[in-house]
Amino acid sequence: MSKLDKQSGKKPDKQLDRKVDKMKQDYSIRELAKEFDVTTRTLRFYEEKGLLNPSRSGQTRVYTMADRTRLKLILRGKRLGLSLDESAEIILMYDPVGTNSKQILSLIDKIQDKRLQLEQQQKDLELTLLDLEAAEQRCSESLSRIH
Amino acid sequence: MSKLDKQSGKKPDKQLDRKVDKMKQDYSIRELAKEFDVTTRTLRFYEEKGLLNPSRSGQTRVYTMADRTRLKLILRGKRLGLSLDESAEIILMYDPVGTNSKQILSLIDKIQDKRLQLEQQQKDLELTLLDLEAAEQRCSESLSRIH
DNA sequence: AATTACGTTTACGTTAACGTCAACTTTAAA
DNA sequence: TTTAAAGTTGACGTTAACGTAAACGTAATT
Repeated sequence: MSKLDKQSGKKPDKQLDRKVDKMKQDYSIRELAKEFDVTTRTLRFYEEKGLLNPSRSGQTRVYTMADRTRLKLILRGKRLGLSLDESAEIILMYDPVGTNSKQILSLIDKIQDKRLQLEQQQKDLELTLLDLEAAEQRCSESLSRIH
Repeated sequence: MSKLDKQSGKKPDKQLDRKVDKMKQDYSIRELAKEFDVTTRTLRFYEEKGLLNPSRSGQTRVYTMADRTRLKLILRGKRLGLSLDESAEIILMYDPVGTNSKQILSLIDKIQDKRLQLEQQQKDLELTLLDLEAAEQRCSESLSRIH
């Protein structure tokens, strides 16, 4: 029996289970933490910062698919070296917050800025990879000379 | 008159100026800071951490071309989201520190690790760029609908 | 002689992103 | 019913990467 069942009740409800298992809907804080290899403290912290906002069942947090997705984006951002605020900004870019054309235009500007920054990162990445390849090459040559 | 001239003396020394301007050799802390848009505090901090080690003229720091290069690499690392320690590690990978094959093999391992990490970053970068492009697209469509 | 410009060291302050208790509640199991 | 497991909210601690300020030296300019 899955943890989800544990949460929603003891005996699985056949009525609801019929076609609704198309995708896991809700997650406990532990589940999510485990899946993404972060601590629960981290998840609470992200919530405190407004990056996640799970609903509550009593006072217990219940994470939805949307939260999971945002968490994924945050962690992706981290791997890129972005700060939480930067990731938050980017996530906001993904869904249309502004409704009037002035806001949309400003959003487009911000998107362009980020793109430029990320493209610079791409260049830096490639340079670094090239350097590493060269270093590896030299190592190999050293080895063959030793042998 | 360049700052270099200021440093070496008031009147440019014809003797030394003859062919020695093939490349700027030394930099004051201000020059380097200005060129890379960091503060002098930052340069001293990097030195404290062992990332740079300028020679001294009296107690005044004199940065060489080697320092400049390392600084460049450090800042490149920063743009990738690397910590100073990580950048330091990478820089160490660039020149052969170990002489025996065991050390070299371990270095190769570390290089591979970094490469894997950076390649993961590349993937994340591309995904993020794709997301941003899509977001930009949606913005444009919103605009055209408004118009 | 006094100011200005650049350099130095020492040391405390700051922000981000959590870690690490502590003290407590609620639910599930033995 | 006691215990164990997972949840909660504070609140203080920690590390990295500098910022900022104090107190001082030196050298050139006014």
